Amino acid sequence: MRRQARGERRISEILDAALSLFAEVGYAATSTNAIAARAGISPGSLYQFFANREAIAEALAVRLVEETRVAHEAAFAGRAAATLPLDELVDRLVDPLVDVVARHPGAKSLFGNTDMPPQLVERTRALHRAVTDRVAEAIRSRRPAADVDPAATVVVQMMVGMMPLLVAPEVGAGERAALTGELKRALVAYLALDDRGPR
Amino acid sequence: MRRQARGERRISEILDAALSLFAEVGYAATSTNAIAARAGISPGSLYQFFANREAIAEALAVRLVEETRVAHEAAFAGRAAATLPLDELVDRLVDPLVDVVARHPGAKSLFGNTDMPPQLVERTRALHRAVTDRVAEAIRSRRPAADVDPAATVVVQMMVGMMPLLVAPEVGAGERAALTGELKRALVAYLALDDRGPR
Amino acid sequence: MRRQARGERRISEILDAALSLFAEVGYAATSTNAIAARAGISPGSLYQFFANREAIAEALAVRLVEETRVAHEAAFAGRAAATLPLDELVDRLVDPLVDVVARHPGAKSLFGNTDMPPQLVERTRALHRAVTDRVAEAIRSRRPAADVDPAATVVVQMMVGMMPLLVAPEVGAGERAALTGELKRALVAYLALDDRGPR
Amino acid sequence: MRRQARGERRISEILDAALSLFAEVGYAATSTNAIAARAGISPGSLYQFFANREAIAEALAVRLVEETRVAHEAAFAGRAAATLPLDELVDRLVDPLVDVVARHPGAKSLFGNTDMPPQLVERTRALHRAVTDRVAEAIRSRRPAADVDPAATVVVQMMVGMMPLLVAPEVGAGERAALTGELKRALVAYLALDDRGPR
DNA sequence: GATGAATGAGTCTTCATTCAT
DNA sequence: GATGAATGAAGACTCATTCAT
Repeated sequence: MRRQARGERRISEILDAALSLFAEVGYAATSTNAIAARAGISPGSLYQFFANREAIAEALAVRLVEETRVAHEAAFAGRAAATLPLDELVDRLVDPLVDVVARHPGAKSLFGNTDMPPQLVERTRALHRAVTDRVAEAIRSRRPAADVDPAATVVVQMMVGMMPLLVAPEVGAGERAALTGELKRALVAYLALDDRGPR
Repeated sequence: MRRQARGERRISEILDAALSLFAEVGYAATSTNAIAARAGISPGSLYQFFANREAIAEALAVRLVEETRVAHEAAFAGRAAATLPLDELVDRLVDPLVDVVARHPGAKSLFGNTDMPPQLVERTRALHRAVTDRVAEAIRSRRPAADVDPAATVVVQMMVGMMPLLVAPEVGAGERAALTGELKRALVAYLALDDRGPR
Repeated sequence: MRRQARGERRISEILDAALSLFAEVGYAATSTNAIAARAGISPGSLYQFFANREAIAEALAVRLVEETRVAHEAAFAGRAAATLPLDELVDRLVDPLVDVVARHPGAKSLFGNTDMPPQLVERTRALHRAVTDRVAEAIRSRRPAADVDPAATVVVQMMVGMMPLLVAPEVGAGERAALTGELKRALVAYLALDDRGPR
Repeated sequence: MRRQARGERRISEILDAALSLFAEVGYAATSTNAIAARAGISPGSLYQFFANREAIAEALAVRLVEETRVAHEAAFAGRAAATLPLDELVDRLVDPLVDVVARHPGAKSLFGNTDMPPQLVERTRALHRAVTDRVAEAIRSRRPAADVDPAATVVVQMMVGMMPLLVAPEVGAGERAALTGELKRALVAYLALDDRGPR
């Protein structure tokens, strides 16, 4: 109990340390020793919780999936996607994601990074898939079944493609809002092509 | 002359080697020794042509910019963007880019990589900028001036966002075509919002 | 405690290894890997204790300064320099220095080396300065104030100039003693020029 | 003839290049490629004239010996050392040497450098020996035979010990003159011990 | 569980030297 | 003779991972 609680906290501290380092110097330049140092533990202790460097990135991806899921759930608050006007639907898909990534700029190393060792790419793909599934679910009832998966894929890649711009350190809140608005316009325009409307 | 020709060839071989390694293991995991080995030269020779590892990535980015520029020019073949129907315009913007990246999957490390050392990020940004400028030029005459830059930015990020999927090794030609078609539909829908049409 | 003790010992082993290699092949030809090997540790371990190659030379210089200081202190054993006949004063200045350098022939790379990277030259200059200060202090009360610093400088350079000969591997104890005696004669003759004598 | 003359010039240019680099960065940090570049030739051509890096240093040492010999000869101008008052004798020994080294600060890497690979140390020792012989010759007739060699050795090491200070880049002409004067006082005091005077 | 010293393969880069042209 | 590309062995240093304490 006490044991487990302490372990959870340690794990969380390690992940926080890793995420902040990813934000500052990127995944490639983040060493395990640096993570341990920032987490306030010794390099040896790190390996009590994670088998290797990749396991940390994996766990972080899982945590981000979960955080995004929770944010999306809160955004819809029980309201069925099928009942929303298209622009509201897009708001509720985009805003939570932008929030999460803005809150954790280090997520750029996990979410949009196309330059990782193959195994890790595979793992971070789970992150994409989780978001894609959520989008697919949201649009399923309002368009022909055959269109759902490709559309969800395109929607997610549009959002992902914009992320680096949205979380770039030199981008202020104003510019972020403007770019987010433009992204939403694009998504609404695209989804409207086959949308059967609410209900 | 002979000398220069040999140098040019060597440089090209080195860049090819680097690009193929980027495709296989990514930028971060590509060592200079591995590049030299694949180029069939000694580690020392590499440094006769490039000051350091980053210089190789930079040169590669320049080469890709140029190749993309040529491809775009060929696609328009003198025909003014302003005179084309929107869907044809989008074809001529998207196809050359997809072709180039499909031909050089290693470009993902230069084009979409969000996880590089700061200096390199700056350099690869030039690649984005070159493509963005081309898009902006193509759409300038058909929409309100104030919209051109943000629209070009969003268009490029939509294309960039789709690239990793389009060049992923497990994606076949058929699926690539389908996804490319869907991307084009999204772009046409988005650009149509403010499009004043051809002429 | 145990930890610290081990660390101290390691540092000492590394410095010993470096010093013996300096003696054999000189500073320039001494590689960090060779130091580590001779110290019986891995290259990586070296860097747990020293930030880089120069830091080792620096620490060695500090150690030599300290060893020389202690030797000088023992030589005077509380007896004020001002109360000694000139030849005894010179004995007590020269002998400890010759002993230290004879004990550590590698010191030639730190003490007399005129061919180091600029930063290191700066650091080893501290070694000279420490000895010069000691000499200046010893002769201060027995000659005009304005003469003290230049005289100390010349005395030290005379000693330093003789060092390489005194520690050359092919020089036996007999020849060393003879040369040391001759050096002392020269120092006494020089210092006598302005010496006001003991008391 | 023409051939040989050109070769001589090339060799001289190479030696000049090496010497100036020794002055700027020291022997250890001077690469053969840098020497070639500064001499305005290709690395390959360097090896037409010198078998390896050390051969350059050797040739330079020979050149310095010769230059010093000529300078000393000019200083004495046929006047026998035996006929000079001691202070004048010292002037004529010290000044040419200081002049040569001041003219070629790179000589510090050859003359006073105690930190070279063993073979080279052996070679530069020839430089010391040449100067020592000259000093021995100069003082031979004015002191007991048994004293000549050790005295010459001590005199040379005193001069050598002062050299680095005299040619240090931060030492101005005024300070150089003062230190040179002090060195001469020391030498006169030392040599006076057994001097039988002129004639 | 925690520590941090230790490891050692691997990274980028340099440079004396060679050799095809 | 000259060139300069090519070599490849080394060198300084890093870092994921292990292990004795």
